Amino acid sequence: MRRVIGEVEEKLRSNEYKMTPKREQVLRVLLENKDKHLSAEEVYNLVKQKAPDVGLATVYRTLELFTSFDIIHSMDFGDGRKRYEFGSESADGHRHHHLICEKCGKIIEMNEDLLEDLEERVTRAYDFEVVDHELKVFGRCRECAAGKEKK
Amino acid sequence: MRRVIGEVEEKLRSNEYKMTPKREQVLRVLLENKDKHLSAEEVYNLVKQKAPDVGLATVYRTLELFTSFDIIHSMDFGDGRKRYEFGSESADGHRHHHLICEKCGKIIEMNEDLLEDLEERVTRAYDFEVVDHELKVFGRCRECAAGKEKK
DNA sequence: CTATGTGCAAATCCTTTGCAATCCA
DNA sequence: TGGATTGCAAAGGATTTGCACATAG
Repeated sequence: MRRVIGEVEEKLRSNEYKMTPKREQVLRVLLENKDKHLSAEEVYNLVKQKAPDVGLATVYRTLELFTSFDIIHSMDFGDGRKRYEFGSESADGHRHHHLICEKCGKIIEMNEDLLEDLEERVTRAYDFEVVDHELKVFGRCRECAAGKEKK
Repeated sequence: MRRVIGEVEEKLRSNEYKMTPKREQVLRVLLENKDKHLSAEEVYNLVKQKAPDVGLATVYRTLELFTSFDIIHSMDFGDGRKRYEFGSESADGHRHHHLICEKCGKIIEMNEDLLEDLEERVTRAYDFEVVDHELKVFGRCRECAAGKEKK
């Protein structure tokens, strides 16, 4: 954790940005919720617990800053707000996609290489230079599928 | 076209909704732009050419209505607005996914069965009841890839 | 005639921006 | 000190909603 923070600080510093206390709090929240997919407002509320004087705008600006440095990335599950997660999306060949339960809203990470050769096939078939891809699978999680008769 | 309109009218009528002139114009625009992925505002502007007195709210309400009857469906390419397309998303086993050019914004339909056995694999691996899935591939289209050196 | 549909403007929701105050190298 | 950072409030953009009027059946 401390190490990651140091690395981020380094990354920012080398581009003339500072690792301020507020920014560090935002980063910590994201680190402590790696699996969560927090919205800006959720991050804001969590950061406020540690730094009550933070402003929502600062959180937005920080998320934008981190995103531009590929420290975090945003995603969209179609609920009208962006959600953020620590880590770069496309680096280190390790993509993860999502299973979205349409009933309870739960989001399950899917770290799969199911799409192994997909990019290559697309490139060939459509003459399209693939940079990244995103897969969302909608349906029902185990719990909701089990209890579905009592809708 | 006429036939499709009749079918939609039927579908609405059987649920106590009317096929009004405004609604028909919205439907026509979607039908005439099957391949386009129009935003609500774009639909609005097109409808206005035929029915200048239409209101943006009516277009939104109509799109919502059609979507709820699975006559059209909406999608999101991450540009902050919903886009609409005639036809149901998951019916008739014929899904199409999208290639999104990050440079010029062009969207290319990809009607592929690249994901053939994906749902089955997900079901088994995650005990998740798959209803639908959506794939977006980001990158550069032929034209933009060709001209990329002159950024 | 009566419920449904519609336009307009106001309201919402999420996010961004302007600006003056604050902070830190 | 001076540019970077921040909080607050206002602005923005997309979408929704309240309400009085128009309209279809």
